Amino acid sequence: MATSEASPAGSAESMEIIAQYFRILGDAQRLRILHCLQSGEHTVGEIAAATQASQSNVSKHLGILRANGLVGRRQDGNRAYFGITAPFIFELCDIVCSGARQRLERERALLPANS
Amino acid sequence: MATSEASPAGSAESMEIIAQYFRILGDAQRLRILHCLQSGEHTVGEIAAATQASQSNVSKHLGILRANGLVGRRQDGNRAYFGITAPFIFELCDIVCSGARQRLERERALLPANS
DNA sequence: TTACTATATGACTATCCAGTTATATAGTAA
DNA sequence: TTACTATATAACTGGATAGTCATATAGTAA
Repeated sequence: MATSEASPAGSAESMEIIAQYFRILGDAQRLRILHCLQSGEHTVGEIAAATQASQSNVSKHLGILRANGLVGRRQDGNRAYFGITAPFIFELCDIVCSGARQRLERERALLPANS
Repeated sequence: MATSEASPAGSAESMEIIAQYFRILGDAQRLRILHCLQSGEHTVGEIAAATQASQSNVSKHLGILRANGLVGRRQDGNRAYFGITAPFIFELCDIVCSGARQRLERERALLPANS
């Protein structure tokens, strides 16, 4: 019988699952949307204005984020309010951010003396 | 004059930089390679065997990982040894992993009673 | 030198996906 | 009802990229 447990750590399937999450986060516009939602729930229109994107663009990205469990949707009258459901994404961003900073510093240290 | 500092937290440019890191990690084969390197340095051939991929496939992915500062290369005679230079990627994977697990549990709890 | 092994890379193809436009759906208000 | 607003979505297009194959490069060994 197949295991009813999660895939083993290094398996091809589990890697694909993890990669899928990273792929979702690998788009600047989606990151902008998530960043916007960090301050709390917002409507599609608000997000579109904040990220300077079209309504249909934002709606599409929100659909992807929601399908992958990163945001949630609440309808109120005419509008749809979206909010973060997976706060761990901000941990990810923080780690990447400091990782990128470290790399820049390391590379700067290797460069000829400009400053 | 332009700022000589890093981009502001929510700026379009900084989002693109972060997204780029996630995009690099958003490929299962690259994750497999990184997972393989978690146990220490390995040659291209060793990685190819471990991940069941072609030599040229692995070499190409290693080039991408190296160009983005995630792995380093050391040549020894005929072979090239690659190793992790950005251990924070494993933190990222761990966080994503537990996030994914939580989501599965949450969804399982919402499903009709099968077990 | 030649032969062999290990790695890198150019060219090509197929696939995926972000963005746009136009349209559909649905709630509100007159 | 009609008109308006907010959101979702189908269809299309262009660009990015993963995989493969063939070839180039380079180190080793005879």
